Amino acid sequence: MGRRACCAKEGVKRGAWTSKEDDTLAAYVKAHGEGKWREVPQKAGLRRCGKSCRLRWLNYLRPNIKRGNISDDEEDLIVRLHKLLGNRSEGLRERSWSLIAARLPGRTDNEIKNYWNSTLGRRAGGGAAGTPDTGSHVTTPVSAAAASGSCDEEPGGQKGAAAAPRVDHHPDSAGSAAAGGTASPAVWAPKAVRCTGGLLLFHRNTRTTTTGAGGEGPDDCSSSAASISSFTATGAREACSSGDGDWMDDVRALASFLDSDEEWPRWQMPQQQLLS
DNA sequence: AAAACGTACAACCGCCATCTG
DNA sequence: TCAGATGGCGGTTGTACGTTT
Repeated sequence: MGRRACCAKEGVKRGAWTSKEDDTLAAYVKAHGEGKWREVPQKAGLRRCGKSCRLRWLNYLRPNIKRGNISDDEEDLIVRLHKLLGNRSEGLRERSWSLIAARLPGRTDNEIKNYWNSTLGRRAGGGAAGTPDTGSHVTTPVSAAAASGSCDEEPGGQKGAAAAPRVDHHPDSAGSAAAGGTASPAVWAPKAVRCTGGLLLFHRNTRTTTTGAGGEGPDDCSSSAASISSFTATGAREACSSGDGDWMDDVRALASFLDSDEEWPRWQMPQQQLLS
């Protein structure tokens, strides 16, 4: 049917945001709230694509955004969740970054994605994280690398390990990817439905959302965790009855974890033990 | 000191699900 | 019920900056 372009390319500024633009956008959102992003540029007087405004707000201007210095705990959580969620099946479009971000207050999916791609993925992938067809750019790492148990390895000759990161970026994170390290076979990554609706459900091939007290950010997603339990084995099994069944164990483990922060200590155990 | 190289991050792009009239 | 609008996501790219040679 053809889609209208998000924004007219003409007259729309691109590239880095200036502090003035940031101020303008922040002031507008604070005054009018989030949403109606397409209207934001005109009403706020910004020569930006609405989509760009939304991204800028969500990733950088939103209150309580935590910048830099991803802690060891956060990194560990990223590694573990990615191990569980990141192993994607071909053809499935996942939402794993946002789901992981939802468990890291103040962190955005973009930040986590970048962190993984640039740091953890490379480390996990032994320096071969980038796909061959992308040249020097680091692209989405082969997720199986994370599951290979090599996340805690410091690849020899890895330049990134020697290069000092920027001051404001996780200088303490090098060498601290403490993955469980147990070999994990390819795991079906549950389809993580966007969390802004207030409830997460998992579905194998389709997305199902629920209504809820509309969350306004990742933190709100945690409040939906209690509803995770409604991601029932029943529903999921029905939805995935054609599956081989093993994936459900992983999904249950994830749901259990997301269900309660008190569950976190369990994840300190080797994943193999957890999933057994 | 400077060029080459590598890393990290911000931002953009295109696709898809959901919402709305 | 359907088409268009909107929001949201993962993947990718551009580039500033730090390190190495």
